[in-house]
Amino acid sequence: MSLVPDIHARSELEAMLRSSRWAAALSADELDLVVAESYERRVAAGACLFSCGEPADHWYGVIDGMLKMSLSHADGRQSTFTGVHEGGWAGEGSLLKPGIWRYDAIATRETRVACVPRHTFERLVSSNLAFNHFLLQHINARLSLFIGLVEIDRLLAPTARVARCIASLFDPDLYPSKGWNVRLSQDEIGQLSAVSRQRTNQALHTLEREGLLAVEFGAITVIDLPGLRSYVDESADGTSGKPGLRLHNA
DNA sequence: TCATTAAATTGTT
DNA sequence: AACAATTTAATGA
Repeated sequence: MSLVPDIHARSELEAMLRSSRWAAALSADELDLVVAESYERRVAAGACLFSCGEPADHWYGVIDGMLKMSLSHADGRQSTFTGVHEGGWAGEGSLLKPGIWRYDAIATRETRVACVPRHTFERLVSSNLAFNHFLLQHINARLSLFIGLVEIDRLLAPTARVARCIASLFDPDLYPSKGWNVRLSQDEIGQLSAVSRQRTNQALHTLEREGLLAVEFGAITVIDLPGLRSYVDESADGTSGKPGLRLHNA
């Protein structure tokens, strides 16, 4: 590796902060201060960045790697809601009130995060209108994502769930990432989609045959994002999916 | 650089 | 859930 890893890491942290979408809303002085007050933290694969119940005192941006947001129940079962990867920010919901984390954030592989302290975040919220505009858009995008997840959960058969969960990782408002490649094992994709690993394996090859993505070892590459986003599979009439649940039946 | 090994991941039943 | 095959990563010559 590099002979000067600390300096290298610092510059990557700074580059990540300065290239983030909200940075454009800040004056040069404001941004310099944010850079000075923030720091980088490494989270080992499988380790916890924060866990449910702890006080929320940072806003986190992913420099490299992947965080999964999940809850583990007392009986050992675990439900994963969504994943945040390179370029994504997480935690604003719990920072906007004097809150505690309502879920766990676990690194699916070695992950580096930018940590913006609560007081820095609060200063921006109370002093910068453009930053608030960014936050509003960001939170709105997150709301859309979760509404989509409810639809996925209630309406769609396994292959479509996998397709849409992958698509949700590339929401342009939440994750302005550069590439179309995600390093996630099929097991982890299954957790995100609430589909068994075996069924995820089948689904990925179905989607590959249809030209929507490419399957690699320990990763996938998205080819047709709109196609994944709107994917509806053969048994979408409800006969073989979840029994009888419809969103539009008032 | 190459061969050997363990670990992780995939593909199939 | 179990098993075999494949890929990667780590180690040492």
